[in-house]
Amino acid sequence: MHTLNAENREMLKKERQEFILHQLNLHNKVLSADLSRNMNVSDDTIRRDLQELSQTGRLIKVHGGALSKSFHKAFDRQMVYSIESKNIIAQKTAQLVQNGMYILTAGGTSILEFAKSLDPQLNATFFTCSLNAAIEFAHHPSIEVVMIGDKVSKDAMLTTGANAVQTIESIQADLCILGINSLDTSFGLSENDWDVVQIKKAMIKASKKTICIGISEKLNSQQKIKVANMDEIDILITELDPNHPTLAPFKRQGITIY
Amino acid sequence: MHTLNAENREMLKKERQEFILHQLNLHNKVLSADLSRNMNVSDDTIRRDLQELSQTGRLIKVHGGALSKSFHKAFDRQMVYSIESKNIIAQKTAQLVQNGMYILTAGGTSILEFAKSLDPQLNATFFTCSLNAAIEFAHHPSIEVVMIGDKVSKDAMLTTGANAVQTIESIQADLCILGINSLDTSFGLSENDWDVVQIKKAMIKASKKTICIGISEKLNSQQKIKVANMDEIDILITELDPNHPTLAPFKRQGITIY
DNA sequence: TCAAATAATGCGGTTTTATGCATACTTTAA
DNA sequence: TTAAAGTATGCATAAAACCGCATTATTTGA
Repeated sequence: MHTLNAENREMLKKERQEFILHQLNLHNKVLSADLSRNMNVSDDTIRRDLQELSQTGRLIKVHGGALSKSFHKAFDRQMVYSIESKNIIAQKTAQLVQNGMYILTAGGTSILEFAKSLDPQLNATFFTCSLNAAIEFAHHPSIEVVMIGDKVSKDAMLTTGANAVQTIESIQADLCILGINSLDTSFGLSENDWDVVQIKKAMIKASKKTICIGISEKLNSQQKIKVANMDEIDILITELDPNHPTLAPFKRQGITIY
Repeated sequence: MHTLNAENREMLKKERQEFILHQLNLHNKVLSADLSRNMNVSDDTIRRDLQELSQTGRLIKVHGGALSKSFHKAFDRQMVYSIESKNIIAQKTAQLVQNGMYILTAGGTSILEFAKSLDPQLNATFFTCSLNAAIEFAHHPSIEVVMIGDKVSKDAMLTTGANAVQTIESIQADLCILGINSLDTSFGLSENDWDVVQIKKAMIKASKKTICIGISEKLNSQQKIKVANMDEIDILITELDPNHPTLAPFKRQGITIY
């Protein structure tokens, strides 16, 4: 089949500028050099983009790059720290996604961060029960998003129920990416909400590989209902270095750490 | 020689434009050069197509091609000015909802505003295809929300497809609340996106009563695809006083005005 | 039905835009 | 202070957009 996207490495000007703003939303700052390398255009082009965006007041241009307008807002250090961690996790996770994959995901802030970090060129299909994740994925230029429908569980902002489970069962996915609520070497992955557990169990079953992502403080804790035993989990991603001692017990159980 | 469908037969203008929108929905961007090569027409033709589509607000034309509307949406702050009107509409609409009702809704800013205006004591069940509406409804303390699942249409942020239609068909709702894109006394309710039309048609069919809500400037305009004839619509709500002359023709067709 | 009216399309030539490069200048930090 | 990195400016070029006009479909209406 003829795809219109053959080797379409170049971006349209506006696209580039949107991308820059998106990066700014994400990281609060961008470096011209990074951008030009990333998007395969000359420094001049990026500089002109930044200039235009700055003229229309969408960002603050500084020597070497640009800052987000909202950067000057007060922020507490705790928050920033946690965001930084989630960003690391997101980056690592994004690297595991390949073109053409079918991926099941639940919700959670880590997943949202992951959605933002996906390569703009990626082609993949995401199935999700999370309203927020669906929206985030839908912002991506090229991936396809399928929302799994059912009753909306208000505190998780997730669709749950028999219908959703049934839909998931009809999918054969390559990956299942789950945010960690609690993960423990003996009890495995656990969760407090019965309905959400059913969804996650179904997702794991419907996928060839299961990836758990989350900040390390969620490790070595348990919640009331088990989602999966450790042997059902293939990959664990945290903000820590793969060789960090905290992760050793998990590695010993045969889980791949990134 | 056997070539692919898009190339060997001449496409009609409309076909071409639908194809362009489809590509846009898929990839969020198109390049004029790709399009003209792919459909075997001159650059000028494509340029004129894009121009038309851009004039009817279905895409954003940029140098070198076009971008999907959803790309730019976040920065569209012209929506701010009509907030007051939308609020009036929301208030009026909220009064029609009663305890115990089952309600189908699509998306759109009017619907979102409506969701915020619901009585906090209300008990009702909302079914929706709109990701944003689902989130808004889910913030309400007591109502129940069911997300109708399917592929996410990126510019509408709506789930569309056979699955969604089928799900809707299995519902017997009391009300169907639709945002107006275009409403015209002769052509009825119309819309630009084929997939979205299918959803709305199904919603109307599955409900006892259909309510159309939207600001008055959407009245007396037509779009390409018909969603419903006037006789399928029961109630019309705009920001105007029910006795405003603009609304007289609609009243004459037996529609209740609020 | 068929000719007139209208719409759609393609083409040549012109104008505009986007971009990269060369150069000279400015900021930054060791 | 000085070298490295970033910036501004002008210029060249290729691609895209535009414009008017000729040609070809399509629609309309007696």
